[in-house]
Amino acid sequence: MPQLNGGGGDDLGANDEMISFKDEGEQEDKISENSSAERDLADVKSSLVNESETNQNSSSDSEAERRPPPRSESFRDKTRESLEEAAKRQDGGLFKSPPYPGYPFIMIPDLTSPYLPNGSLSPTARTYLQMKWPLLDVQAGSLQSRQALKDARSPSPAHIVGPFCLEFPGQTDLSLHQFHLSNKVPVVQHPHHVHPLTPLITYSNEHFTPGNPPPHLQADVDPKTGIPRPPHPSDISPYYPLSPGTVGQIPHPLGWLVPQQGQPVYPITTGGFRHPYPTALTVNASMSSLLSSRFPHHMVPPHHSLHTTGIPHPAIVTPNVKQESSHSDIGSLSSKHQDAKKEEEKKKQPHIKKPLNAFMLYMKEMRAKVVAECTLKESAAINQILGRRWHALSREEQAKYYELARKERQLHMQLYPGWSARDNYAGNYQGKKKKRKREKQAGEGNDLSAPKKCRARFGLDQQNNWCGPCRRKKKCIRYIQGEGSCASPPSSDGSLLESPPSSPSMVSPSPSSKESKSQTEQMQPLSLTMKPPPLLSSSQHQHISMAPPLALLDNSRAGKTSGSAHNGSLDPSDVSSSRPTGSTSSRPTSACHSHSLLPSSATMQPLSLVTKSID
DNA sequence: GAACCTTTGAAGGTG
DNA sequence: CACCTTCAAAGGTTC
Repeated sequence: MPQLNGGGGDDLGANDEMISFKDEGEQEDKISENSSAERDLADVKSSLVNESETNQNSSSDSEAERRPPPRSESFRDKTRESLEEAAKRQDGGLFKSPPYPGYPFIMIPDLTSPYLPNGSLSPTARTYLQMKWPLLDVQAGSLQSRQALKDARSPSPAHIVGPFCLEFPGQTDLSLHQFHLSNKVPVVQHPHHVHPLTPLITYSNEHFTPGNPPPHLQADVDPKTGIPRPPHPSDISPYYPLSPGTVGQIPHPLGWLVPQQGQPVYPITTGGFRHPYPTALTVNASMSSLLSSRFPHHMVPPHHSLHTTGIPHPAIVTPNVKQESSHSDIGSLSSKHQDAKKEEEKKKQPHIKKPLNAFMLYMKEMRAKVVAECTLKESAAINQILGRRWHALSREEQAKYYELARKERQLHMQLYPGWSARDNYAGNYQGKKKKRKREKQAGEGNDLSAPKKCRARFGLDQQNNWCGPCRRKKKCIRYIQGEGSCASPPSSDGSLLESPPSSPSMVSPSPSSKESKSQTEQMQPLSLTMKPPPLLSSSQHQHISMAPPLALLDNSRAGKTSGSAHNGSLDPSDVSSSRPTGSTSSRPTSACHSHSLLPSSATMQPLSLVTKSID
């Protein structure tokens, strides 16, 4: 697979992760659903990257073990209630496995496209533009495509060449129709979702429908430039500058779009700005040199942040500067003023945003869907949902995003060689103010006695007891569990339950029992700390603390596993069964936020806490 | 109107 | 090396 020499930062995975992945990969076929379910999610996630990098020639053995749809989860706060209501109204589709009709494809929903007049499509209609899988490089594209077609099971989207997907209203699951029809008009009837990957495909459609663009697209004209524009959701922004060479066309987000019909894939912009996504990230030497020669500096002139259509590129944010347009003060420019202006302009250097990570990509594409399904608007709440759903994603699905994120980083690296995340730190660029430091949550700072991480808890010599993330130097999920507890932190709970974290450690009796205790102890106080006190009225607090989670937890545990830590420590044998139905067994942990989305959660309804109310 | 909230992941800095 | 901090998206909420 094409790899950029790219800084070591893009592996997305440490060696250990890779190893773990390899191990998993080798055994995956043999692993029963049970065992697969007990994998450490974090390990799995980290391995996804490797998988995505290596799976091109491996079969998607995981299809067989595709996880059951994410279980519903509950929420502590109003979010939960909202979700519950939404779920009631909407058949709980939200918590079904997110449809990825286009996994292999990248489909561009144009429903939200500003380019499309409302009348262009029926309200429910969406247009997805086909695109090739990122991993395909131009040269290999055709070959791989053909080959991929042979191997429908290949995890690599390569097998999808020019498909368009249809999704029919009412469909909420994978019952999407995929057609391997090249160069067909990518029209998708989409109920209400924004298709995944949406954000990633906003770059160009030139490859999508060469010579056969959807009629309705043709009619779309940029009001400003008068140039016909492709369907392109403005909100789905490309993260990198658009190429004038593709005026009216949205360049593909990632370089993997394969040029069709001999079209140059990523023309260099006339303004000297590099095309957002160099070919397939394979970025051959010529391209690299070309790019680097054209963009020696990591910062791009402000004007580059604008698409020729006048659409600002999201990745390059020109610091405010209320267009005090230069000409406005042209006459009054003294040398002194000019100096000042110079500095100003220096400061005005466009803000190059960080490339989105896998989760961000996922969020971006799924947010709309969640919003639609849950009728929630509050991002914080939505993000919580998305966080859990993220954990509930299957390996394949997550792998997709990890891969995309990796590509994003690679591309970003190439586009802005000198860029550093540090550049975006508060105060490093104009218009960015230092964030107020988040206050420590109640109990968080006080609880010095309780080790919050596996490392501290078990020590180096008991790493086998660590949770996966800790082993990978990531955020300790146990700590989170303890913290969120309320019932099990919605965040941890859901995720953990759905994809049990470090199973070994969690399953391990001694630590788990010990831990469960500590968690229980921490539970009460911590359960309320997820949100700053101000957000909860005293009554709400009470309500929350009164939440039966513990009782439920105990009950459920009594029936199930007595010793296992409530969080992800599902009994291996449990896991598989508990996924779908096991929700009941594992649910307890999420008692607090369990909601009506699950049939079994009826009893937990009382737990649904708080809504806006009171305040 | 800026910051916060909330999520995960990546990256950089610090000791 | 371990840990911490910041930022990325997003939009309602809070200050």
